[in-house]
Amino acid sequence: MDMKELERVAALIGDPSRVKILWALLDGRAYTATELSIFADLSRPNISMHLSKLTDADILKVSCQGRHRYYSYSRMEVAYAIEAMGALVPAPELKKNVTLRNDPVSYCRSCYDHLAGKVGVAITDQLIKKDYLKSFPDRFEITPAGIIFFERIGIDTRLFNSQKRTIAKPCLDWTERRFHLAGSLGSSLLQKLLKEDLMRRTENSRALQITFKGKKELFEQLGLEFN
Amino acid sequence: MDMKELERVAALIGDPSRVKILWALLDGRAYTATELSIFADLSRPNISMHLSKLTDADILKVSCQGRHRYYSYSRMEVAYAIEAMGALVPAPELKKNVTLRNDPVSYCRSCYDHLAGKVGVAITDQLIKKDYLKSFPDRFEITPAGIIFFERIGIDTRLFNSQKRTIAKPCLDWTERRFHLAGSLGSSLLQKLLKEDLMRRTENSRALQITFKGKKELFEQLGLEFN
DNA sequence: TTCACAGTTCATTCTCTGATGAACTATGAA
DNA sequence: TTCATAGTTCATCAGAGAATGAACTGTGAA
Repeated sequence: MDMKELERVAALIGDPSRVKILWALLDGRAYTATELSIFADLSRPNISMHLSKLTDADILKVSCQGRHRYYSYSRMEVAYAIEAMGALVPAPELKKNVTLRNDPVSYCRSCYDHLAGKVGVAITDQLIKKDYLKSFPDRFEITPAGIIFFERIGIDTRLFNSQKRTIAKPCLDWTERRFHLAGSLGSSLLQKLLKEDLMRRTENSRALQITFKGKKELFEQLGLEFN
Repeated sequence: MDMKELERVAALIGDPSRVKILWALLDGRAYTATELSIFADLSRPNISMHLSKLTDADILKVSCQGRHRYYSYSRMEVAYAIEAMGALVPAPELKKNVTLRNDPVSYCRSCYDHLAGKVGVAITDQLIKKDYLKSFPDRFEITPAGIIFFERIGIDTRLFNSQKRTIAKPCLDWTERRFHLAGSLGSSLLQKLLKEDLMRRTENSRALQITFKGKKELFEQLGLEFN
């Protein structure tokens, strides 16, 4: 390990303003500089400075569209590192019977490009229980029954069978300490859920809202019940 | 997520000197302030200041033994976060046919309290292949055959059957992008390997040296061959 | 063309905090 | 008791780099 490089990276993600930016981007979406400046409550020149430092270090990438510049993580590893850092934050004092039970973010949320939280874990569990996925220590594999199942809900697994990248890999979930579905299958699944309006993104948050249609569908397809 | 707290944590682990300390501790051992000051090339008052900040934030813990104060991670999550941060460091330029093949650290190393690197992954794979472990998305389970096997090599699995904590859980390995054995079983296994002199720790590094006896034993018990 | 807006660049200021040396406490050995 | 070593505390200093405002570039819309 090049210590100098590690120190550089540490200093980059260790700045209070930059960590705000990086946290905001954890939902995997791309945001413009102005959006981020509002979220992080920083002046535009200031955010611009931080963003350029992060892109120079290949932590963020930019995609220009007209006069807008959309910033997002340059690679999956960034999401892991930020999530892992979040796991270090001491659990908030459980003050006076304030119930945090269905906290929407830990309940159902997106992590980078896939589904996380309690619901993400539950869906993955059900996929295994129904023998649509087979779990290995380093990956998930789609079973023949799984291929048919995903076909039925409109995800063509052949599309990424040809691709070299991992189809389905476990991804540590820091709120649940369990595994949920990442990789191209996890990503397709989230896209599908959003497109079919089974789930909806919320403004400026990684929380996902499960629609009525979504609850019905998840019960019928996977036997998942919601209270 | 309490943003203020996240910023505090980020600033703490984001400092160049502190990240040196945290990286040194990644092998899971406890070091004294003076050892760390030598490793990180910092004055004693300076290291003391950093160490107290890290302990105050419950990132490190101290155990006092006489006039020595041994510092180590206060919890597993710290190891994850530091490893994840390390994964963000850009791969070194592959300059002139310098072969990095058997880089000892990525080859065989300890991660916090268990075995990581190529060898850690290989051992885990063999344990599964030999049906001593069964892999689940969120954990490993010891099979009846496994109980006998671990018994034979001197690890009494009943000892931690009673404990509440996870016996064997997968742990992302950032150099291999695969899973290796963590949890109390992983920890016992590493301890055993060290105690039986099948592997040896190296000074100030997370690299582990496999002894001749170790190669022999790993081949006989698990069919692992070393070139 | 002209304006509005997104975003950046630059020079400057300012603040935070890491580093330092001296003095101090505590433990163990002679 | 005395000395050596481990480690901390304190007051002070210095410097990195974050924040700021003004000026600039570039795109899109009217």
